[in-house]
Amino acid sequence: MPELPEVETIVRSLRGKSPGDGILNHPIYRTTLSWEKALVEPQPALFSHCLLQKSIGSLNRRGKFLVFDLAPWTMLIHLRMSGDLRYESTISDPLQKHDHLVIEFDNHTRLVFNDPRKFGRIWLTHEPEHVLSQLGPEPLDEQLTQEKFYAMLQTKKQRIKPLLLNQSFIAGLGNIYTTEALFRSKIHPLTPACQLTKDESGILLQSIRNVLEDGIRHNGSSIDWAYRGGNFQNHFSAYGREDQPCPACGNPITREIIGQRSTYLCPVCQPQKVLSE
DNA sequence: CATCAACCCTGAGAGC
DNA sequence: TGCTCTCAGGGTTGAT
Repeated sequence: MPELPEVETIVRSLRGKSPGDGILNHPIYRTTLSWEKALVEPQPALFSHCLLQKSIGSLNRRGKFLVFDLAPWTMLIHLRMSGDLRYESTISDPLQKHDHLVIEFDNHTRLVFNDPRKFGRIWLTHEPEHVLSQLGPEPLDEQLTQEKFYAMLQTKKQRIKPLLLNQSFIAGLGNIYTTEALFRSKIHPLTPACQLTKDESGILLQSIRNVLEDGIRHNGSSIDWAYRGGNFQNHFSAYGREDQPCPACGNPITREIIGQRSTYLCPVCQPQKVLSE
């Protein structure tokens, strides 16, 4: 389930190690879309035509979106749960199950979008901001200061964990990294956001950044069959560790459903605050 | 505004 | 072995 570190890892890998090595700056020779529901816009019939002879000038990440500059177009891809992208140096190998989009370049390489659960989505638009402007700030952006983050939390009565998963509040966090950041912060996932103190909110922002940077350093997490690049899954403290000992205190990690999502926590390290008078 | 349930999907794993 | 059932989860939508 690609979150910010996994998407960042994919972006860096697709760009290539050196110029000419990756997907950048090769004219598109042919595009094949075999699962049309993945395409949000434009109409499928227009998609291939729009991309013909265009080149990917740059590839960046915004939240969990991949942003391909294909002037005058921008292609956005969101991998959702099980999407993956791979760049192949041949166009003759047989395609794999669940390959839904193939972009072939004129140097006989190809970019392939694979997505078993078919939740991933693709946009090709002149106005990427219509989609991207819905996103909250980038957690790793230094412009997001501790003061700003504290002020953002102060305006929300929501429980902190579902709030952090809301991409319009902050962009790029999913269930894994939210769970890990709250564990490192020793904050209970049900804490109302506006009840976090300034100190706690500072610790939380720093924990979010640390866990994302750790994830990127390990090339992301390989969970289930989606995205098999990294090994950060071997470094989880709480996520997926129900009944296993908390790495900090040794008490068992528990699991509960919060906002329809599995949440793992250490009830000793992350106690629920009791309101006192 | 906050919360929740359903939905979109497939494959893995459990149970039989 | 092979069948059926349940579950996971990001984001959207609609209901409460």
